[in-house]
Amino acid sequence: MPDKKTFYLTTAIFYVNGAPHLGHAYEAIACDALARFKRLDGYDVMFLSGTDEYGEKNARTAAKEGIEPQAFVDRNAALFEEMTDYLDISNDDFLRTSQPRHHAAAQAIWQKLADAGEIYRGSYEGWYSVRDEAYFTEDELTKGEGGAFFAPSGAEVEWVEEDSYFFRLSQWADKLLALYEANPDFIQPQSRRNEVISFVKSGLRDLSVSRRRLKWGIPVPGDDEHVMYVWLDALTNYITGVGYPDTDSEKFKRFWPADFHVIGKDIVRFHTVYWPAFLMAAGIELPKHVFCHGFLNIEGEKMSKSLGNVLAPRDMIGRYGLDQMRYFLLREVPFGQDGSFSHESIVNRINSDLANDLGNLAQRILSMISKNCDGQVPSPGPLTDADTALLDAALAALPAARDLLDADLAFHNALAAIWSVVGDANRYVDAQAPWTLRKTDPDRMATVLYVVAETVRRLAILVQPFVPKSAAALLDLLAVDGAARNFAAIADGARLQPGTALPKPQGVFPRYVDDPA
RNA sequence: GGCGGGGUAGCUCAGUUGGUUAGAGCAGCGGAAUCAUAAUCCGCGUGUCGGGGGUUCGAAUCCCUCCCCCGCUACCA
Repeated sequence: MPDKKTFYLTTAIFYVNGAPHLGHAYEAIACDALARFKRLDGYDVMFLSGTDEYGEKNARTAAKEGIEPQAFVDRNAALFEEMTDYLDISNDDFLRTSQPRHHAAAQAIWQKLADAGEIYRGSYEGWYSVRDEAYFTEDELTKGEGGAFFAPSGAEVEWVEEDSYFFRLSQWADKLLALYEANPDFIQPQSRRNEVISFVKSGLRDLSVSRRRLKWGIPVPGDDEHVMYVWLDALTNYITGVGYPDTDSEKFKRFWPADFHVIGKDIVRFHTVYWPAFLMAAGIELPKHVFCHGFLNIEGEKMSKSLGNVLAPRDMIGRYGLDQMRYFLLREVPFGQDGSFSHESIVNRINSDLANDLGNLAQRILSMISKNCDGQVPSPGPLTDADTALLDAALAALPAARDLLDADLAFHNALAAIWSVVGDANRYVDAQAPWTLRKTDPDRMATVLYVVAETVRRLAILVQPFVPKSAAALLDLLAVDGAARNFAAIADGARLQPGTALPKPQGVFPRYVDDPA
């Protein structure tokens, strides 16, 4: 059995301090589309998602609610796991950092770092606010009467020293810069890469990697007084997911190093500085790419609790439909840039791209076949240049989309490439006017209908990663066998079989009509 | 302040070795067609390419300068 190419990608693990919102859904959906694309393209894919559950913030919020941290994260983690369900995310695993397997992995990497001399004991000093339970840097503080300093919250801060373990991050600056230099695509998009390089060039200080005041975390091996800094623990999830510390496991050997970590722009540093430094120090291979996506504005405003415009993914699915939402997010927003969500823009995409262009293309052609070809795939006669041109365009859309995704996860451009064929097909139908041929040249009509149906088949296969449910419905309408829906089935040679009985056509992409209310 | 990115049609943007009348999608206007989800197709833009100066036969594209916007500038995650 030939060994398949492998592909390992991860979402960031979601910090479960609250309920999932559109931003979480966005990341999960983008990764899901990529995972599906790679599977259809013949890769053995490992797709990991999960939750980040430790850290001071969760401990504090739990305390505020008067419940145990574990109960708090159990409740919220469930909301995220549910989200992968109703978003139909095809992750292969859902990892929670409070799981035993992850404790084992995090403690193992700590031990590895300690054994290598990369961790030492020292003390952390800084301005600490007891009320905020947080440290602040000098420039965050304001000076008050009598030389006292105050945190942004208004609480007075004091200079404290605390025992802490440190990671020798400062030793790794040159190695990191060499890494970015040798692998220009390690950090994508380029703008983030520039920021990181500039940050590392400005010099790195050793990193405090334990917390003594905090109980909610993974205990430091050999010192129960401390828990691990949440990011050292959290980042490790990416190798826990493939079986670390068992580096000889089938899974680890097969999937590590990861092909992509997909993350939000707010956690770039952790993934592009700390994480590779930890891995190098522990003697573990580095992931190939870290892709940083942007944030979404809502109706032109930042999404925030105080503005009350936080959108719940589940509500949005109910309103617009899952595939519609997936399509919008991937098509409208260049991946890597900030984008904006608005009711008007999603309705526009739903109606013009999905309903009018692709949905109506399928409907008009299937309807004609149903009425004029006994509901069977028609038999094509000799092909004209126009026929061949359309079929070839549908064929070429696959490598075009693949290249755009491989280069920099350009979902929006990949979809544009596919939709340009949808436009070609609609123009072809108008130019060929099969409704006229019906009276003048039925054989030619059959050929035209066949060519379009075959084009729709290819498009439907291509569009599966982005709008899985709708694509499946389209392929059902074309009576395409479940086993013949991967990208190999687009290759020349695979065709709709003339004479195949087709089900009664049904609309796949309904128009969105605003309630007159 | 320092470093980086950006300011192109109503909206979102494409346009890097400088060169034919600066492009696409959406929105808008007009027309055609009628197979189809009132969907589709065709046609229509005198845009100071942020302002000013310069280099050049020629600049959105190079240089200088000014204005504006955004990101990063470490231990909350």
